[in-house]
Amino acid sequence: MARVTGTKRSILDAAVELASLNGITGTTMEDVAVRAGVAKGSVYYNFSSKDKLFEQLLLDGVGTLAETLREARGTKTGTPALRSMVDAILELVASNQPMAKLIAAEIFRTDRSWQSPLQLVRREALAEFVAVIQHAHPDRPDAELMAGTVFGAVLVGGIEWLVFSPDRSLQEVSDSVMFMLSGNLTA
Amino acid sequence: MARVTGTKRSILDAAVELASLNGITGTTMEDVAVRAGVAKGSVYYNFSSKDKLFEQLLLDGVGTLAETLREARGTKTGTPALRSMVDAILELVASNQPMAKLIAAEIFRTDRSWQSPLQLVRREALAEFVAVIQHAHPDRPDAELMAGTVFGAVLVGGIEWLVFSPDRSLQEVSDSVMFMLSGNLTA
DNA sequence: GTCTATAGCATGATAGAC
DNA sequence: GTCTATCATGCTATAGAC
Repeated sequence: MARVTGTKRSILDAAVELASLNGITGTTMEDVAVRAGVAKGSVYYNFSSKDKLFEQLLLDGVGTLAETLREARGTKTGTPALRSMVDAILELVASNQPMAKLIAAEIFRTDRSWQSPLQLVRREALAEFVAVIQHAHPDRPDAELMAGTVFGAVLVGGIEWLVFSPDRSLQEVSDSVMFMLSGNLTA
Repeated sequence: MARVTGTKRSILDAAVELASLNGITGTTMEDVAVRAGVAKGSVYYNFSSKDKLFEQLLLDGVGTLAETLREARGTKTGTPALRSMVDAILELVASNQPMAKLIAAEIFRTDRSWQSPLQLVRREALAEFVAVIQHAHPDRPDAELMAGTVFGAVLVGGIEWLVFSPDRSLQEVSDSVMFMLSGNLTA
């Protein structure tokens, strides 16, 4: 995943920010061009179509997520692995809030042209959670479902944090999530 | 919330289904009209604008959610309350999957014209979770954040269920979620 | 209350100069 | 590789007949 720079980078950055606010369909190529400080023609020179632009954007975002989770887990297992992964997601959400919102909004859209590649990478990210859960419960058939649930909790929690109570620290939020995942909710 | 019927109902139904697939901006008033079996003019007769149409749609959806959670909790507390609310959300997601997807996609959009009323109802729904959590932990300042996290877990889990493993029963999914919320994940 | 027809505008995409 | 100018399309919304 060679790091993108220059004009391509400005365009991608402008695109996430706008799309996290107005949605992909609500973001025009003209908007993107203006925000990136280039002409519309240049956007089309760098990305052959609007679909291609956002496909690359989402694939990069979810790819980074998968990679980050893999690193965060490392060789850990159990609660330490979980905590490390929760922290990693929260850091990612905090450092790229627009991307987090975009992913949250697009991950369940099933009819987009870029859905198949996106779901592939999504599965890759979830696999890290599945590994941790299955290490503790080798016989449960619902590890994948629970992985999705945990991921949803952290993602929504993270966005919730930044949108509605950005004054809290990452540590506080991480503690809250782990507190919940530790069965203390109604104890 | 007087039950809407007739043409208005057909239009609303068509609108959720289309918007859950293509997003709100990706859904045209013409599409809605065709799917509802009426003319575009009739759509505008019943809803003054596209914004108003989707505002009502989302408010109804989240309103139903809040009401359902209130009923599900009743006078229960602790784990029984939680389980009852989890089941209620899953039932709602299952019975109205398009609405669930739409809510998941729109709930974090911060610049929509209908955002303020929507966030109000959202808070109302979360308040039910907050009540349960605060009953067990009166002194925790992060009850609201955890409520958001739990809600995110159930919502994402529910959609995940219907999109990727619709063969499972509601009971199975509910068990998975409660299993996770009970701290068994890495035990 | 529902229809058809159309105004008026914004958008995705391309062509061609520099 | 980036620009300006433009085309063709499709969109929201309205007017007016029935």
